[in-house]
Amino acid sequence: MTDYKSTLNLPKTAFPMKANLAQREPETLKKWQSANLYQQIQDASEGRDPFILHDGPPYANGDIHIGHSVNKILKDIILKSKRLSGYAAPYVPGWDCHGLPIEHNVEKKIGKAGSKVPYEKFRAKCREYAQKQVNGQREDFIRLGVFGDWENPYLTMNYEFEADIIRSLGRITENGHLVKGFKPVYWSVVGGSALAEAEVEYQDKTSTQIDVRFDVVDRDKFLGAFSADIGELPLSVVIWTTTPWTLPANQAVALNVDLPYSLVKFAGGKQGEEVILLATALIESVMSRYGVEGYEVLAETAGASLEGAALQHPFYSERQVNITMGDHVTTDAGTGAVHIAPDHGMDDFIVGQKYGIQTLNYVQADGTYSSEAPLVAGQHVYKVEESILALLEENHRLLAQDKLQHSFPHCWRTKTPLIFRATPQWFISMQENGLLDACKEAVKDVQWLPEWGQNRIEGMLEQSPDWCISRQRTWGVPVALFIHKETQALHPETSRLIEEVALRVEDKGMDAWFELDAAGMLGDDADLYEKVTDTLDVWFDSGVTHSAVLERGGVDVPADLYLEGSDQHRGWFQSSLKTSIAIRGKAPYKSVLTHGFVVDKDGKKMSKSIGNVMSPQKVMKTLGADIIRLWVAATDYRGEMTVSDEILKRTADSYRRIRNTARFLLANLEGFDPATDMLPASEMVALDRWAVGQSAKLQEEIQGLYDTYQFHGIYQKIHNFCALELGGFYLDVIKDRQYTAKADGQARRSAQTALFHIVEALARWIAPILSYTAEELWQHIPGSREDSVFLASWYDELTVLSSDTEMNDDYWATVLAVKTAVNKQLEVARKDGVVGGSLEAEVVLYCSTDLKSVLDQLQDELRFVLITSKVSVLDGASAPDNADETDVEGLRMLVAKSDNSKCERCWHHTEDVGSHEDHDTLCGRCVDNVEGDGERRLFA
RNA sequence: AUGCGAAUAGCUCAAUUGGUAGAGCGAUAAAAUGAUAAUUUAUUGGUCGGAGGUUCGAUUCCUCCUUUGCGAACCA
Repeated sequence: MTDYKSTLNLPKTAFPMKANLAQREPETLKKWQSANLYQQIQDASEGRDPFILHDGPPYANGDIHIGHSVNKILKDIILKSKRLSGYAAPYVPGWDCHGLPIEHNVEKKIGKAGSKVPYEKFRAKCREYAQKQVNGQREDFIRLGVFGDWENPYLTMNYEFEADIIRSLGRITENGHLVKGFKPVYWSVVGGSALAEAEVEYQDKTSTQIDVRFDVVDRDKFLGAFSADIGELPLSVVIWTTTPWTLPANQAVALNVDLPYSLVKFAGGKQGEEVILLATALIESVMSRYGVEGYEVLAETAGASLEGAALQHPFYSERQVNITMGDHVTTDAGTGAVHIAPDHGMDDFIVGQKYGIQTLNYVQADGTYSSEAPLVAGQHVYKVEESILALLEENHRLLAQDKLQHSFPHCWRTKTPLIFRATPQWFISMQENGLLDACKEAVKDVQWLPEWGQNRIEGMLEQSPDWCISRQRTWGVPVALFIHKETQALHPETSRLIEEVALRVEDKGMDAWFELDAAGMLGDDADLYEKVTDTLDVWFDSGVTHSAVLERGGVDVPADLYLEGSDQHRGWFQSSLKTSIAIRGKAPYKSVLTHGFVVDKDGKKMSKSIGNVMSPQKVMKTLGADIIRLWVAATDYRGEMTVSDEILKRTADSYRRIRNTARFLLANLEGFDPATDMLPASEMVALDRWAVGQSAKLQEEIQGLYDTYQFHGIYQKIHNFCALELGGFYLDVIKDRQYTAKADGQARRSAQTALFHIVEALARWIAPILSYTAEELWQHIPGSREDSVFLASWYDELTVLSSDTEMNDDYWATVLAVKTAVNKQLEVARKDGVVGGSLEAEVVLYCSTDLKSVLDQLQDELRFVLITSKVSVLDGASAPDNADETDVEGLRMLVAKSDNSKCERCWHHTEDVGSHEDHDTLCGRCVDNVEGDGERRLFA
């Protein structure tokens, strides 16, 4: 008895089914690193068209989270696909290294700069800390399989970079966009310093809320807006405030332009009847708050009609203030009239800017009023309340008074309530030299993906105030300017001085500025000028990477692509745009792509306190980086990106499908040498040509989807291809031929040729996404090839099946529909216990004339396509009554169990089993394959 | 006063100019045991976030609402 099983060509490969990515990926990574693969790729792509994706720098603090992973992986996918398409696509990663969070962490360790630690040492420690953070994050990015020049990233704290930041400031100054101005900032009166947003925390505070009358000065004009006659009754606009100490700085009263306002007559205080202005919507609540029961609404008008009316300041008799319009005025609380002190509120400041009202600067750094402030000079804002109330009482201006508990900003260090205080700051002006208009114009020529990105950034630009770029911090690039001690004007030779400073910073880092001896640089002028000691907003640092990285690296601006999370419309996209326009008058990018944020299974944002974060490090250690990469690719990143254990599990399932498909392709290429065994298309079995044609079509689609950054479509298509066209049809059909045909016969070589083409293509399709797996696969594909899949280009040996071909795509689509119908009937027969495996079955197909002519083309090979032992194609007219209907038009059929014996070797049930005397358990086909020339196939 | 988005089967995604929704995965059942912690087959999943409106007809257009993300604001 011969061991026929040994005569089969069963699948065999060293490519393991079990991915074991957590262990295998680091090994692959080591190979990449020791081969210096990224450098090899760059060397190989010299002279090709460049594609520049400019990296937005993550902040150098903390471990990377899943959002970082998404961003870097998307960038990596794009760049790897561009390289497959023949572009030179370098990737220079960067980090944002200055700023407050780093300062705070260092402060926690070694104490405050200037008091416990000298500034210079503090900055050195910050530098050290940032570098450590960079190193940690870098390791994880590399582990994710992201290719780039990790040895030479750009760091905003590199000396050269710091110098370029200063140069950028110089160019912006030169172009007339830098102005000095005031801005209200959070101010800690105890700490005596400005605070950044991050240093603010909200606590409950009990404030005194008061209602204050502002008498109307020009009564006739005011009343004209109402056409009301109130005789000689007192007339005032009433404001409500919780910060009485800001009243000395009051310079206006704001109404809402759209709200209706009414004149209300009632008997209020000791002075008897009076008339006040209130927002109509608030009359009831205000009157009840005042405890007034009888009142009369006299007339109504729109807020807009009162603009410009003059009012009397409640206790400065010499000061009149005007009614202004403020968007921030609402009917949520108060009276509908808001007192405006541009010194002490952002909204107030904006109103002030709009109406040309300057700040007064009454409150000093320590919280006391300056000598300029009448009546309250020398008092402290924390203790002035009683004096203010007394002044109001005295002038009969206090209408109501109460306590109010509310959430209020406090200094996170001293836990004391903060005030807003206008202080001198440096701004990049949106108006001074037409920056805003130029930005808005430039936005139109940028391609925003998705399109709504344009709306978004335009909306933000529309509301963007002058950009305050100065900070009173330690770990930041200095605003390296000299200003005149008296006039505060910039030194006339600022441009030259900036370049000199930049040269020194390039050499010694930013400390060069702080150590700089002005005399050495300014000569005789030294006494007249002082160094600015402010530092730059870190958004300025990262904003000028187009200069410090691209220009510096000899790369043309604009870059082809910026790609960041949607929050960067506010951040980096905007800071980069503004600085680039201010420097060179054009946008820094040709297109801007955004991705959403990662949320949990309920669509909620991830946060440590809720405990719903997904750690990329943990996923890499369990499922592997390729699973994260596949999840990123599979998710439509234009919206929120949902991740959960279930989703990752499903992703890992899909991964296995793709991997196993690849494995099966390889396993059937055992013994195939493309150099000698490949068949030309003309000699290939029709079905094999179809399989290659399908791949060719799919490849075109995939390339299109890579070009338009629609990776989730690629994932769907590749997965469906593996599961449907290949697993569910082609591979299932050719299994018989692969296993039972003669190893080097035409029938098998034809299929192997197809499999070889497909796996060559597949490895490239998945390479940008499943980088580790693609590389692993690459090493197992027969034939000579580049050392790495990442040194290859798209596979161009796939031949599309021409529609002129007799057995074209439409033809096989019909056959496939028939196969599906047959499968259904086989399943019925299986349920009925008629057959088990499909090879036990014989089917009779009763066809319409058209269908019959289609199926007849396959001749005897139709049974291989249907994976049954026998198929009879008969005229539909001859169908017996019991023939089953199918979903296919013109097809009825019958399934029967075969009466023939089963061939021991190929498992088909045929009449000729046992007809050969030496092989009494084999069919004729197998005999030919075992000891003859091997069968020849035409169609399947 | 808030600006820009998102919401389709348990999961990931589709749905061409408005014609009562499609894939794959999963789940369930079965087959085979020559892709075997794999494969094949069949079956099962949806008031297309909710309510109105326009229309002969709406997942698709309009309005409002709900939930949710990013940004802004957090308060006079």
